[in-house]
Amino acid sequence: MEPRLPGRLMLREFFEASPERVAPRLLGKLLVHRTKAGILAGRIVEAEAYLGPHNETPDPAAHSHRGPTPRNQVLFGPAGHAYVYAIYGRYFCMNISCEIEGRAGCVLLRALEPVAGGEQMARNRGLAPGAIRHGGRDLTGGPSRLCLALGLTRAVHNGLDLLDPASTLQARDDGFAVHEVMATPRIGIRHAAELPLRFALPGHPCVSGTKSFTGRRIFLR
DNA sequence: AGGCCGATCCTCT
DNA sequence: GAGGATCGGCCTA
Repeated sequence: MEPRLPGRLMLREFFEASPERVAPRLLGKLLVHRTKAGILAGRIVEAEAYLGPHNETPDPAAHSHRGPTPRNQVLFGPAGHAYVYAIYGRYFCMNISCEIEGRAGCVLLRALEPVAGGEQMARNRGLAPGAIRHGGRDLTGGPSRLCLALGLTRAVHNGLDLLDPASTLQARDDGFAVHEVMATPRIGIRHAAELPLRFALPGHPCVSGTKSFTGRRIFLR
């Protein structure tokens, strides 16, 4: 029997908007991966917006900044698809495409809180099964850590539709309510480093880089 | 707790 | 041929 997935599948319209608008509203939603080893799911607690070249505000930190290339073509396709890319030769990062087809833009997932499959996530991270400490920070706190924990790779997952009920990787909503979000500069970039396009749940243990957590509080309605 | 550094390879110019 | 949307280990306090 198919085990039931947590929450409800999200709607594509949610992602057919500016990443700046999507990213804060994505906090609290679920990323769910169906694997042979069971369901691996995490709640999104930190995300960054990367703006497409059509945008009024130039975003030279975005992979889509110079237009379509073989690597970034998913970003110019329809909303709600996974953009997974390799970084520093060893790791992957996971994004969700935004905007309508023909316009680029995405949200980088920077941290999850483990919701299902924590023991398997620990195995995927090379940690002892009982080593789920700090609310899961060691498992899924960081853009490449969460890819390792959920077993996400470019070869398998790049381009997957996260809003297809048949997909093994889905964006879902279990009704978890988020009212308050922090906005700060993005992490680890050289260009456009001052734009406040990083969003996180204030004080959440899985959020990376808690040190430089100077930013504005945003209230969602 | 915070800073520095090496690993490692793909992508684009 | 340069430069990453990173991580973990090792160093100093």
